[in-house]
Amino acid sequence: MSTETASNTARRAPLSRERVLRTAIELADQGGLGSLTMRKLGQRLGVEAMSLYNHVANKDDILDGIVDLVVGDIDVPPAGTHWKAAMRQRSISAHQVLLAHPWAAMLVMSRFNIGPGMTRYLDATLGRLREGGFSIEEALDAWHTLDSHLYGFTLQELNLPFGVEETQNVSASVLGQIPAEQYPYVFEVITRIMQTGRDEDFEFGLDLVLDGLERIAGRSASM
Amino acid sequence: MSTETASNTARRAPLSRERVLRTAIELADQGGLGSLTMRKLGQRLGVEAMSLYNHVANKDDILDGIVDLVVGDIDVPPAGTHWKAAMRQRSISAHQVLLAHPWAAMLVMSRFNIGPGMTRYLDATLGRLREGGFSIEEALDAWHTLDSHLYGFTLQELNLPFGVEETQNVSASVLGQIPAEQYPYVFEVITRIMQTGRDEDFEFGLDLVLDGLERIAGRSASM
DNA sequence: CGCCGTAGACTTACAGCGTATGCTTACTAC
DNA sequence: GTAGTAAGCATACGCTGTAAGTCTACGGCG
Repeated sequence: MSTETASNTARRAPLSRERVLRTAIELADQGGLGSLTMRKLGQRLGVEAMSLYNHVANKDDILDGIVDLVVGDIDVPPAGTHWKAAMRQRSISAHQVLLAHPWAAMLVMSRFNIGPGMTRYLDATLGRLREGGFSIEEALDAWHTLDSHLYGFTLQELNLPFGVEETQNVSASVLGQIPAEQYPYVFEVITRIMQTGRDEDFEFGLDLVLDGLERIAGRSASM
Repeated sequence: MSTETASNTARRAPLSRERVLRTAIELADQGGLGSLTMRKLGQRLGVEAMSLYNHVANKDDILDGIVDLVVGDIDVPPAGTHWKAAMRQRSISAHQVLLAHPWAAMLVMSRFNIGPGMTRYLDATLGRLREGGFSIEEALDAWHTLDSHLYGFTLQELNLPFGVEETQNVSASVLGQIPAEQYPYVFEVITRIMQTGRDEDFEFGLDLVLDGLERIAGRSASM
């Protein structure tokens, strides 16, 4: 009896903040943010919900933690990279990471969080811009604009129902609800999407912004 | 007794979907999305929570409904407006509306919803672009990029802690947590923000995108 | 007049949530 | 051994959305 409980605890890998957060990411990746509850998380770790509180402060702490871990996965370009290439690479990497963890974009946007992952990400971004000749104010504007596109685009993308391949069925049902004569342009666009499918292009807007930044920063188009 | 209950029901303005949704917007405006619960909503309407279900399907229906009402408040430019002016005006109006209802941006991004307000908004957007010479694909890309900036920028703006005026205190406390030698650029930027305060500029990125669209669409720079 | 169908408000109840509080257990240092 | 500490457990509370069933007031009809 006492040996059984002893072996139970011994057999179980010890909990840790790291393990809690990694498992939380697993859970969110598989079932969405809604299925990330303290009870389910504990269950997956073979532990009661309340035991988690020995390693994390509360659920908000978990959310902050997993956001920072995910942000830490974004490739940031090293010092010396030309600012435009750096921003392009960084944005594309961030876009991929956010698509891999569909819950993450919304979380990043809905909490103010400065963990190591976020700080590293931010420092690399601002650094490449400053090295590229941007003033502090220009770098702030550029960062803000690049991230607006990144988050805005990704959220819209994730928000659309179903995957790209099923769009046509959904469009058809949507089309039925739209009075064609009242909203001709929506009608036209949905009809087109039914034929050709969805095709959002993250890099279209990204290059628009990058080219604009190059023109506005004026100088140092080449490093 | 019976007269009292009778007068109670008579005295109370009758519930309706419209009244439920308007009150829900009030509640969310005042206390954030978190304080919009069925019980509180019923309470404010002088009714039990379950009575609301006679007028709305469920809470998701309420969320869809208030998003659509808010989107309906966005000024959309009439046919005939030059596409660039139209997109500029529309984006700025949307930005203002989303700031006036701080919970709305996140809701718009987290659900797929095609109510009358959204359809009207979308049709006007696509319409002005198509009239301005954009092909269907170009109009889709342009719409997507403009809205990415709109939602991404607004969400970042709303996400920052506290109002613009209190930023300097917050920055100071954040600065204390950042190792200056490890993250020099973050350090530099926060130091600057402490001095001059926050100053995000929605129209900076907006004009960047608009100018880029003008160049890419090539033709019809003037209507 | 009485009756009755119906719409809408009410009551109760349930499962699930985050987490405060107070145990019990296991291990480490002396 | 024994005391101290860290960590897991059990219980309980208030909150959420909402399913299910009940009550009541009103309009139409005989």
